[in-house]
Amino acid sequence: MPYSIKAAAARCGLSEYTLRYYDKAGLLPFVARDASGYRAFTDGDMALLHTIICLKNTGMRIDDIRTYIQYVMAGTSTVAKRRALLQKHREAVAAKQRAIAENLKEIDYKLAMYEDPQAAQLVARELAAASQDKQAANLPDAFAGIH
Amino acid sequence: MPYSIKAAAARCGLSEYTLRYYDKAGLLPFVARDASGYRAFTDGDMALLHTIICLKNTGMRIDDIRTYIQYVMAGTSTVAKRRALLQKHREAVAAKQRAIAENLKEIDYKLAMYEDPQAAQLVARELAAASQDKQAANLPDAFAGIH
DNA sequence: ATAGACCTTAGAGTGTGCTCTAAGGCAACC
DNA sequence: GGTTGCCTTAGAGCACACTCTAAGGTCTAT
Repeated sequence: MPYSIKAAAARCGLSEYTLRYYDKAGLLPFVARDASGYRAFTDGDMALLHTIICLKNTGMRIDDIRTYIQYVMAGTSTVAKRRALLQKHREAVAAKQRAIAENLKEIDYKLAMYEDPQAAQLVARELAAASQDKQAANLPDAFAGIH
Repeated sequence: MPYSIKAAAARCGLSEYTLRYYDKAGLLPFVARDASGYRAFTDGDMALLHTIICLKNTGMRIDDIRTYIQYVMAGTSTVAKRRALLQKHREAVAAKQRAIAENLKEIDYKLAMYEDPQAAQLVARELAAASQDKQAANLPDAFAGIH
């Protein structure tokens, strides 16, 4: 029933190296060893690992994930702490989401310019403006001669 | 009119170190030097820097940003290449956005559990299930004795 | 002309998260 | 009992993006 490290890695999409690294970093204190000293991942372990990966994928640091796991291992008395940690992280992720949405708008604006049938002219105009900027400031013009 | 590295750093939110690092990495070939060899950032330079930061903030690597800047410096003939590069990046950012949205749903699910008035009981049930998992597999139970 | 605040460079150091190597133990099959 | 394939550990190495230090040049004001 339990999974070897190879099987667990295949199931969660991480490398065996990464799983061992996570274990060493204190993220997997719940993973048991069999009689030979091999790691044995149960389905419950895979569920917790899934949560770890979710936190990692949203940019939480290994150190903070370890803190969360330590709360989990300490039982129900840490529910308030887990809630606070997750609430803080949730807000950070939401902020990141908003920032990405804003940046995506800008990328789309640039893309629209490059997709315009008159793209070359629009770009040439940008170039000319940048070139004038340099000359107005009596600076060497890195854009001179580009067309 | 042009900005010193200190002023440019203050305006774009990067450190002076980072700006010098970007210059060394080939991201700022358009920034001119004044008579004393000091970098002089024009408004046009700040606009390009803004684009660089936008790409960086959405996870583009320095190497790929340099490629984009090289296209810009090569003039209008590279419009198709710029479009292709930005289109590919746009799709990567959109994918990341979708992934974050999915992960956020999971965090919210966990949070809802911790915010439930019966949170302690729900958590205790998870704990019991994980514990049983271990015992069913004849493994040492890291959850034993936790309440 | 000297102090102080600014700028320059090359190159070393840091932090994070892996990623891999070396040396060796365990288990199953021929 | 040897080969194969899995597992273990400690620790080295790597990639990336900074971040800082050291040594020194420039500008402005007193």
